[in-house]
Amino acid sequence: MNAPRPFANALELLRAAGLRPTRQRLALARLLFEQGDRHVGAEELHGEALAADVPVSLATVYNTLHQFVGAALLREVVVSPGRSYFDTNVSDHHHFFYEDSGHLLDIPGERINVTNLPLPPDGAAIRRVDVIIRVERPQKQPTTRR
Amino acid sequence: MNAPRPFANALELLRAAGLRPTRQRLALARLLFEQGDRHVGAEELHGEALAADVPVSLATVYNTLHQFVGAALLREVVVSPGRSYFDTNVSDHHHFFYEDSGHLLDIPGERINVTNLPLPPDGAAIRRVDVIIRVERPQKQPTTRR
DNA sequence: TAATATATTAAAACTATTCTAATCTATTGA
DNA sequence: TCAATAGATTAGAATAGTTTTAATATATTA
Repeated sequence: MNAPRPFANALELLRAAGLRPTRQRLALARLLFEQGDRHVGAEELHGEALAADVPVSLATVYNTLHQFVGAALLREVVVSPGRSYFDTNVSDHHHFFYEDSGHLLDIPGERINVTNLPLPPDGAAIRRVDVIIRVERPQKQPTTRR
Repeated sequence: MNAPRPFANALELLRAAGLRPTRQRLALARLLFEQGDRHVGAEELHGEALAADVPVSLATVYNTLHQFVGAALLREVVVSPGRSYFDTNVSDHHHFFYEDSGHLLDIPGERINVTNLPLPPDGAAIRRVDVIIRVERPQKQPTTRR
């Protein structure tokens, strides 16, 4: 009764998502899902794959990440124009974003209440509610400035 | 007693922000602030300026937008990697984002409650809380599919 | 008005991402 | 088991949005 993640291994996970278990997808799935919750960028993941001797192109990394998002295995978190993270935690939660370091930190869904949401006009359906709390670490004052 | 915006004109606004009132900045300020709340992209604003016969480069548009953000005259809203809007409404509020059309819609701050915010670790200071509700307009079903 | 500080510019550079068309691989069914 | 085929991967080019650079122009100051 102690299954920390729904899939014992990458193979099953891909099967369940209806994705062919190719060498590349298997390797990427392992990198993503076999070490707890992660926030990774595409380039970063590509680097990890190469470092692990998995020959994979950046294009495939992007393809795979988007397929995983489509299969709800990942969530994409956009923090700035030209920077997005893929979050392996797909449960209800939100984020602190450290503007100086570019780091993301999870906030469990229960730790925030977003209530009284208005309904979107035009009969649109809510796909997701993103709360990003942008924070700034206090600057280490250079002893004297000026 | 009816001042819908804090500054009667672009000149005062720039002065108050400590920015030299150049031809370009004046023109951009007018485009931005003299027609109610707006969500504009940089390219879009650039296009408007050229259409209004204000010769200004895209680089200056970016510079100016960022200066305005720095002066709290604008807020930047990031919706996807490679897309950000500049919002002339700097009061407390949030957004619906229509994923299909790429449109933003304001939600007044009073219409949402975000409560019980945890404090950021590391003594970091909260700069801003962004709530983006991603919505999708119901697809017009093609009469029969398949 | 001259000197100086600040802005603007075109163009190149950069970053993140997507596309393209050729090649390769997993799956299927004989 | 193997050939056929649908789907995946690839290098490289292309694109989009944004930033940088170094030269020129403009606003401010004295």
